[in-house]
Amino acid sequence: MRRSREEAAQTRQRIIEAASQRFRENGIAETGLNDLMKAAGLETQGGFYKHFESKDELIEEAIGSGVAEILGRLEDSVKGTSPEDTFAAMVSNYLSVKHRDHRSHSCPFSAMGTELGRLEGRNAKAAAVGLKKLIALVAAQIKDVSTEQARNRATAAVSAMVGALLLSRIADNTHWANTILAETRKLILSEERCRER
Amino acid sequence: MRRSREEAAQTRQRIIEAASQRFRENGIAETGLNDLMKAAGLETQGGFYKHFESKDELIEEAIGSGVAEILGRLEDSVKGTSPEDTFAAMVSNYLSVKHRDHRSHSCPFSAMGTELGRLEGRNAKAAAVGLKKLIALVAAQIKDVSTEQARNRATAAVSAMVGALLLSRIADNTHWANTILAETRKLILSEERCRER
DNA sequence: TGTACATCAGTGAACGCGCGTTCACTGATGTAC
DNA sequence: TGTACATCAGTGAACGCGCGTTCACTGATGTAC
Repeated sequence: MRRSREEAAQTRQRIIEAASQRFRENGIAETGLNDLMKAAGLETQGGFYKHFESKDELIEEAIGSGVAEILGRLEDSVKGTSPEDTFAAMVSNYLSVKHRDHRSHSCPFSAMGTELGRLEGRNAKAAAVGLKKLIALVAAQIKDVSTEQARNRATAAVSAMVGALLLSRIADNTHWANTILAETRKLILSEERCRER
Repeated sequence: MRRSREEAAQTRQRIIEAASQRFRENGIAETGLNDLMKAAGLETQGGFYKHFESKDELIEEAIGSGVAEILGRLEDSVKGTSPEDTFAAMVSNYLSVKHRDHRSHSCPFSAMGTELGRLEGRNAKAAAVGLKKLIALVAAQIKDVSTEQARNRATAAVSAMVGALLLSRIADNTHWANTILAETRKLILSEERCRER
C-alpha cells in the first residue's frame, strides 16, 4: 500500500525523531531498529530501508536532530532576557534539574557523548559539526570581548556543562547530583564575573 | 585441566583488566565476552563463568579497576610537586593530550561516562563510588579552604575535566581538540587564582 | 476529466551472524588418610 | 611421604535470541496520454 509523498516524508521524520530520542535515552548500540519502527508507528522493521540506506545513515540524521533540538531550547531559554544576562540564563538552563532528568530530550553530548567520540566518517563529522554549533551559540551570549575570546570561553563553559550533566546522572543521590550542577554553574559564572573586574 | 589457585586468580585479574580497557576503548555494549577471553589469553569463552556470575558482574569489577587506574595515575602525577602546585599539576595531567589519546587507559567517566549513567543496581553504585573517589582525590589538592569548600570546587573542576576530555575526542581536528583542553584548564585554574584574591 | 500503467511505502517473513549463557568433558591440582 | 579420590579451571560445542539486512508481495499513489 503505497503512501503519498507527504505521508512518507512524515514517516521518515518520525523515525529520525524516535531514533534521536531513544539513542539519547538508551544509547545508540542498545537501540534496535525494530523498536524504532514500532515507536514511529510502523508494524514491522522491513520498511526501514525505504527511508535509510542503513542504521549508520540514521545515526547521522539523529545526531543532527538532537543537536537542533537542544540549540532550539537554549535559544528559547534566553528570549526576554536582557542582553547582559543571556549567558548566565543559558548556562543555568543547561545545568537545570529538568534538563538532566529528561535524558531523551537532553543535549546529545551529555546523553551519548562517549559513543559520539567513537564514531567514524560522516557520523563523526555530524557530531563535530553539532558541537561547533553548540559552542557558537554559547559564545554568542558572551559580550564585550573579541569573537575569539568569546569562542574560547564558550569552549571551556560547554566542556564544564556537558561534564556536569553527565556526572549528575552518575551521582547516586539527588542532593549530590544537584550539587554537581550548582557548583559547575558557579565555576562558569563566577569566572566570568572575575574576568570582568 | 584444572589450574592452581594462583593461576586461576591471575586469569580472573587478566579478564578484569582486558574488560576494563576494552570497555573504555569500544564501549561496554560493543564489547563481547569472546573477544575479552581471547584478550585474556584463553581459547574460548566457556571458561568465563568459572570466574564471574555474568557479564554484569564483570562490569562492576571493570569499573573499579578503571577508576583505580586513573586514581593511581593522578596520584603519581603530583609526586615531587610542591604542595601549592599539586592541584594545577593534577588538572594539567588530566587535561593532557596523552590522556585524551589513550582512551583504553583513560578516566572511565570520560571514556564511557554516558554508558555509566545508564547502569542500574550494583553497577550504578560502583560508578557512583568511583566518582566520589575521583572528586575526593582532586579535593585533597585544594589547600587553605574548608573541607566542604574544597569538595565543592573539586566537584566543579572534575565536571569540567571529564567534559573537556569527552569533547576533545569529538572535535574533528587536532588544533580544536587541543584548544578544548587548554581553555578548560584555564577556566579551572584561573578561577582558583581569582578566588584567592 | 478519465483510463491504464508504473511506482514505491509499508508488510511480513526470512537470512546469517554474533551475542550471553549452558553444559559435558578433560586432566592437573588439592585434600584426606 | 605416598596413594586414592574429589575438585574445578579451562575446552569446545551448542543453545536460544535479537540484531541489521534482504526480499517477494500488496495496493494506494503518481504519471502519461
